[in-house]
Amino acid sequence: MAKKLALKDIAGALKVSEASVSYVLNGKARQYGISIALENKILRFVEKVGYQPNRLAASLRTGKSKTVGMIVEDISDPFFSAIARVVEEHIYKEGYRVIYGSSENSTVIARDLLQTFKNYQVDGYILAPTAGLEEDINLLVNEGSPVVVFDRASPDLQCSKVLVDNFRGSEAAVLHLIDNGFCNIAMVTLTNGQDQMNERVNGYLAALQKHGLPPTLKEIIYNEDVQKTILSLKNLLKSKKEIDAVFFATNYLALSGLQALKESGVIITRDIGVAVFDDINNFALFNPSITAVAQPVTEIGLRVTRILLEELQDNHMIDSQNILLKTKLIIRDSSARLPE
Amino acid sequence: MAKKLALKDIAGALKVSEASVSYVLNGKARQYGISIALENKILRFVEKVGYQPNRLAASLRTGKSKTVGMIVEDISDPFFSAIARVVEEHIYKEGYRVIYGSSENSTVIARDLLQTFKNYQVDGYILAPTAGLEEDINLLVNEGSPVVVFDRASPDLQCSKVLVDNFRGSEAAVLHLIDNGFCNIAMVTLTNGQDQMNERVNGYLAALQKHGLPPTLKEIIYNEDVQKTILSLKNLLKSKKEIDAVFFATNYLALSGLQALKESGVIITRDIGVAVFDDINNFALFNPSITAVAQPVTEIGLRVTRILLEELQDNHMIDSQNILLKTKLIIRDSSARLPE
DNA sequence: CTGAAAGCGCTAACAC
DNA sequence: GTGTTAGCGCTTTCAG
Repeated sequence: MAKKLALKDIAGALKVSEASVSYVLNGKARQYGISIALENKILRFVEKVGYQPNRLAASLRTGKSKTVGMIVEDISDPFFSAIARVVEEHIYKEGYRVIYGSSENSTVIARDLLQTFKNYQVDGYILAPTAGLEEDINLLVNEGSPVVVFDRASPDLQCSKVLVDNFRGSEAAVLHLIDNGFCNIAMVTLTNGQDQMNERVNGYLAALQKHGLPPTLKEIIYNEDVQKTILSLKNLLKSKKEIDAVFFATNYLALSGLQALKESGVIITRDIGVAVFDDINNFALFNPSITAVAQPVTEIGLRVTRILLEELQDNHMIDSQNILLKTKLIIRDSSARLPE
Repeated sequence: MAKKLALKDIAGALKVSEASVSYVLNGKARQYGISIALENKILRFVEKVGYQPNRLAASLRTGKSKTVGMIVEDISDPFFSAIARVVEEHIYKEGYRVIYGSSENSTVIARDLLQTFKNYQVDGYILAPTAGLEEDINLLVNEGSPVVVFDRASPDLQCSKVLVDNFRGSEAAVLHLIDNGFCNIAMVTLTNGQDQMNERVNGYLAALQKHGLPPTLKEIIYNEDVQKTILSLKNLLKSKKEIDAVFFATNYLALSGLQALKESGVIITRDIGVAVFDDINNFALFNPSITAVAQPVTEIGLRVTRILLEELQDNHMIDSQNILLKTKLIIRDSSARLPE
């Protein structure tokens, strides 16, 4: 078990001061007027013995941990893991690491994660906030911490936001269903009032209203047992025979919904039309393939990262930024209406 | 920007020593004989002012960071993100946090991540190792760091392992295809020699051999462009018309493969049988639904976490553990053979 | 039972 | 140009 080298050791071995070594290692040799000769000597030695500075000590000293905390709803959701991947990849290059946590849409958990991140002295935050976290987030912002939220955001939030146009994405999908001749379009969404969900519902309602069609909203509890969800959707189908299309507010609701359709013997295209908010890789491979509102996942990840890095670097307060990205309706077979 | 409280501050305010506060906060009041009265007083005050210790300083002092480093192949792969989720959830309760990184199957990246984790003084490692990382890992182990690998492992690795029986899982799937009457079964796998992939290939070969059937192996480069993969699979289908079933070594290869089948106008069930190693949620919803070898994702996550926690707690060396979990063949429609 | 004090390893102000 | 040194905030030994 090789004893770990410290700055002191290498300074001792080289008969120079710790400061010089530190300067060189931090690229401040010039600034502090270290001779090129000494710099090279130090660099070479450090390289040779494979010395790696202890980040913890550096962090304690500087107050910068080179770490960012990221809260997603659920890292195993393809939408969030895809974004996490992009963020990780790009922020890593700038020397930052990511600590992440899944909130499961619970404000308690999210708050706990935030506290944890704080204890770990993260330099910045990337958050898919839960409802009720506004105060905590604004507190962070007011303390001067860089914060970027994505996916959802209350207007009260005083930080940078990277969002997609949920309203228009949703509206476009529903209008498309209407165009295709569906006129009893139900929407399956979540009970809890996440802002992005509300927008999606609003888009749905707006589209219906334009054509004077009646809404049918079915709300599912977040994290409800999948079997129960399926059952409750089957009941919906049974009790409201007039429904001729369904619009799902999230990818996982759609997965339960498709299962419910299958178990109910309802055939997509023949009996019912389907569209989903949030495209996942495989929807193209379903049969029929599923029409979906695609969110620009890579773009979201990139924007979030870029903004956070800016805020991390410039300590002279930048105005918080508001990015609203467009969604894209990917029309596939599930929203087609068979000629009767 | 409220100045952050330090131990010193609360000790000062209470006119007690820093040590007493530290003892109480670490639940060592009894051990150091702090009076219950003082303990309560301290606890109450800390609660009231909302003091939160600086973990960095504690880590620097104790050498324990209460953090574990986790390397997956790709956090956006459903297999890895599902495991990450389980690990996160369970290790969090024990007070540990996770820093993660995606290796993209690159030893260089993985090595870099390992180094980073070390600099951050993580207390333990959860790794899906890349080929060529054996030495680095053994070094860690020999230094006394708790390490658990999963998904894949070279026999040289001197640490705990949580694996699935890739050989038998693969063999069972192929035997099932053979049972159903397929006799020209191709396997699509990766070029690079990850141990778990080799096992999957071996299982495939063993099954064929039992029945004297000829193998057709198609290797795809890891991280190959999806379109190229699809193209190359389409070519395979065109050039080897005799193929009547395909077994895919991973979920993402299957996704490309299904696309290739679709684009080639080859209809699953009618023209070809399909099975996949690694089940993903949606395979049940594909049409036809896809037969797959399911890995016990939750179980893997739980075992990994449990073993790591054991190693983290008992510093008296436990023998490294070797867990081999069973896979489960989920028979769905894609492997059925239509009566001619 | 409680308090003073010595560091953990690094950075950066300041002295030479 | 280079070295000395005072902490960052916490834990833990040891003296009282």
